Amino acid sequence: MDSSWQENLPSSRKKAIDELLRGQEIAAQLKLVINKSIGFDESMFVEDLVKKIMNSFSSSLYILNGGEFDEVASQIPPVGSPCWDDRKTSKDSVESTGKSTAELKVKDRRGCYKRRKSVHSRTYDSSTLTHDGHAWRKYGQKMILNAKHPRNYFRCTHKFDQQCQATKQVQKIQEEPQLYRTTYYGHHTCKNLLRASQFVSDPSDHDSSILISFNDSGDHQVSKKPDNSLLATYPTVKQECCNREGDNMSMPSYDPATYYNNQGSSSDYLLSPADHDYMSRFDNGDVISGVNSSCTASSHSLDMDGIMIESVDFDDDYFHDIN
DNA sequence: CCTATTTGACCCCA
DNA sequence: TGGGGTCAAATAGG
Repeated sequence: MDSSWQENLPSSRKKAIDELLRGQEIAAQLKLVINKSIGFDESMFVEDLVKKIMNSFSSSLYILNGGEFDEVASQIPPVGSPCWDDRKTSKDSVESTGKSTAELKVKDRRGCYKRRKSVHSRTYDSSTLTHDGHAWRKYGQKMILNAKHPRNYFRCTHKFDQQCQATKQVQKIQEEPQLYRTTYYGHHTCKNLLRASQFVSDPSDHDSSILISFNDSGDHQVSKKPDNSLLATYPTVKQECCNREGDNMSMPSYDPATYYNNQGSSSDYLLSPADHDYMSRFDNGDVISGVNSSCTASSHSLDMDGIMIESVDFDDDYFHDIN
């Protein structure tokens, strides 16, 4: 399904994407070169420019890719389906009967979930991980055949308390420039709206180009090798404003779920881009802005899905095979 | 203590 | 039959 996303693209669009990717890569290289050859002051300026360029590429790619969301269906077991609601019950019953062996519990899981089959899914790629405005909780990670990087599985934090069935998968699909593919399944049914005021990125965050940018300029990735970092699986949103630093060893882990715990904030997010036709809103032009632009989501916040992008990276090389 | 993450095992389906 | 999606025990972290 999502592996064929490019094949399904009109050739002209595919070419455009290729060109953009190329431009993006070249810009990243240029940045490296410039950084080495100029002083600090100029460096800041140049970096800003490069960042803008990268953001332009990223935004364009996002739009192109986003407009091509897979309509491949997928499905999560219906809420309330016997499997899923009964899981705990069955487990409890097992324990109550005194047969709480792991084996028995495991056996009890048989047939307890349906593989998603044909429900709506939306896939898009971006050069950085994006925070889509929802609280996600990671529930799995897996090495995929013929893929260099593991795939990470997330479900909505409100899966249980609000029966929200939204899930997403994130996988790094390319390096240099880094590219992540995020696939959303299902829709959020949880009440998880974010107030516009909270939809502003930390201005001090030097390189977290935020918002509609899909690229954090890749500066960190390019200049540092994250491979050995002891990173969490995912950079965390919660730390985004203070933790994101050159020393990526303390790379935040992207875990919107943490956001959730951050009090009150769980519901402080906008809906996921996957939920609405947010692309059309780009036409307004006021959403996309330069580097570090604050989100002007005020005018969109309620109906626009969280399009806050942050410069979070996650290093999956840290992951080890789990199969 | 509670919640999130990790990760090996389980299970569905192509 | 095996790849991929999910579960859930163990572990980590606040």
